[in-house]
Amino acid sequence: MILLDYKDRRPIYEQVIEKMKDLILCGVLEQDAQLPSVRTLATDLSINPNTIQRAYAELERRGFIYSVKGRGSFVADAGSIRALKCSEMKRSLRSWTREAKRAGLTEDKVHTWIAEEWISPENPEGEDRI
Amino acid sequence: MILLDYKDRRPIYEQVIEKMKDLILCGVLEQDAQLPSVRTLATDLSINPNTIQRAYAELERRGFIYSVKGRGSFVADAGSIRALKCSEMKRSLRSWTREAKRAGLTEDKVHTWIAEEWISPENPEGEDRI
Amino acid sequence: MILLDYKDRRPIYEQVIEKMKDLILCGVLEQDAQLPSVRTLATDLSINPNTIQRAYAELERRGFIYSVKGRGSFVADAGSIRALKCSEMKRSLRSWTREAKRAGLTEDKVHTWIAEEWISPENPEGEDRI
Amino acid sequence: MILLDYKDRRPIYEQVIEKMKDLILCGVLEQDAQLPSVRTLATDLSINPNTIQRAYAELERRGFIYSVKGRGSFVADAGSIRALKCSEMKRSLRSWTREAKRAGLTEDKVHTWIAEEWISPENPEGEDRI
DNA sequence: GTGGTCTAGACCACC
DNA sequence: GTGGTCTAGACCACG
Repeated sequence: MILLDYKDRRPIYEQVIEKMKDLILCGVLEQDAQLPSVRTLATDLSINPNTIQRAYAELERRGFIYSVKGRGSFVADAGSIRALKCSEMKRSLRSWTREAKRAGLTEDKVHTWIAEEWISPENPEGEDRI
Repeated sequence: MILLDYKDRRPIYEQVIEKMKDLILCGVLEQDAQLPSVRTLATDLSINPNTIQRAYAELERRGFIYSVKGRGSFVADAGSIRALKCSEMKRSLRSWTREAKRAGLTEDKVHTWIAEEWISPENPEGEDRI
Repeated sequence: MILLDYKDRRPIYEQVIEKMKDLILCGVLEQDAQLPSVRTLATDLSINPNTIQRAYAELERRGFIYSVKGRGSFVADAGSIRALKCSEMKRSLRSWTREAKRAGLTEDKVHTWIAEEWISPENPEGEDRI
Repeated sequence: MILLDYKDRRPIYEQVIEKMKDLILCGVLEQDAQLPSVRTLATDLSINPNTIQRAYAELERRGFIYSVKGRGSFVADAGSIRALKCSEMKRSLRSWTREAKRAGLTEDKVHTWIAEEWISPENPEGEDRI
């Protein structure tokens, strides 16, 4: 269900958060669907339950899932999830734009880039290609 | 020359890297200009020389500066620096675009966002997450 | 009669307690009226009878209902119930006030807030933290 | 500096959060003052460093402190802290008011209670007095 | 030295 | 069985 990348420098719990968010956003996990239990997922990924626990807690804090003691963790309301993700994306785009302006990029250039990337995923996983 | 923000969550050496990159990109430090020595800058900012050392090493690794043993560190070729920065920005935009597509955003929507952000810096400070 | 919210973070038995208290306080269940049996309510809500049992036990401990072995559970004396609820509310307000004073709020400010909230239920759903 | 109550049913990390918030709000810890290090406070309270770590992380998330790897944790901007606390208090008062209305309390009654409590801290630590 | 992440294993409340 | 809290002890990144 999830594949961890131990070469990734980000903490494991963040990777779990991201993967779960993806599964929810792309519809693999539907609204109110039950997530794998903390212990199950932990043994599946052969990592410590505490790490999963932390990821789930963060996902709940951000509004993507809800957890109930004794019952399990479940996918939150689909509508609000899309809104959440959308606002997250907008926020990160804003910070990118700020930096782009400082770097002297023109708006036209950026629009062109967007258009290019949108049709062609040129460099699949993107290591530096300078 | 450089002002550190101790409330910034990012490590000091990263802040130094960014500020130096900015100074180079906006032309304050011209091609082949000498950077302040590790010791000088360290005492100026009253931080540990190791931290500056690390920042300079990273800037060199990324191609923004070059160091000559016994003489100091200098700003790299202006043209290649702009190319560098440009490629960095493009790469981060690419990863953003990939995520945007997965999240179901439309290309039109993104162009609109870019246009909006380009004219109005609505929200003074956001997170740098791209 | 009762509707559970499985997205609510509070344990089920607490929700049952609260709903029952509400039904009693607003008069739907009158003094000495018989409550649904543990088993009946459990099957109605399709939850574990133990959970209902616990809720009823707690309600009895707090004085809202009384149970007679072999006969069932009944609503306690109306007058004392209102007094109970009133005292509960006063107690939680007292702890809030203590905290407000420590936080440096003025009495005037608080009166204003109360007046505002009393007329306008601005924000549909908040957290219950008092 | 802090005293834990092991009879309290709330988790330890929440108690630490509350106590720290109090120390900050009442001015014992001033803006940008350094908090005791995670390890120090842990040994002081003879609890596990992870528990303190969690408390500090939460305090940072809520905007009361900021932490920097390798340097320590520090009290955040005083102004924004007061605003934070104020909005927290208002939110909890709102939920109380909602419940009070459901319970049939009158606004006058509540104002009277507030006035009473404000001058006289009748029941110091408030166990049930029915 | 600092904060932050992770593991292993325990206990609790809830269902 | 579930989620949630806590401990003990380890390792890493940073200064």
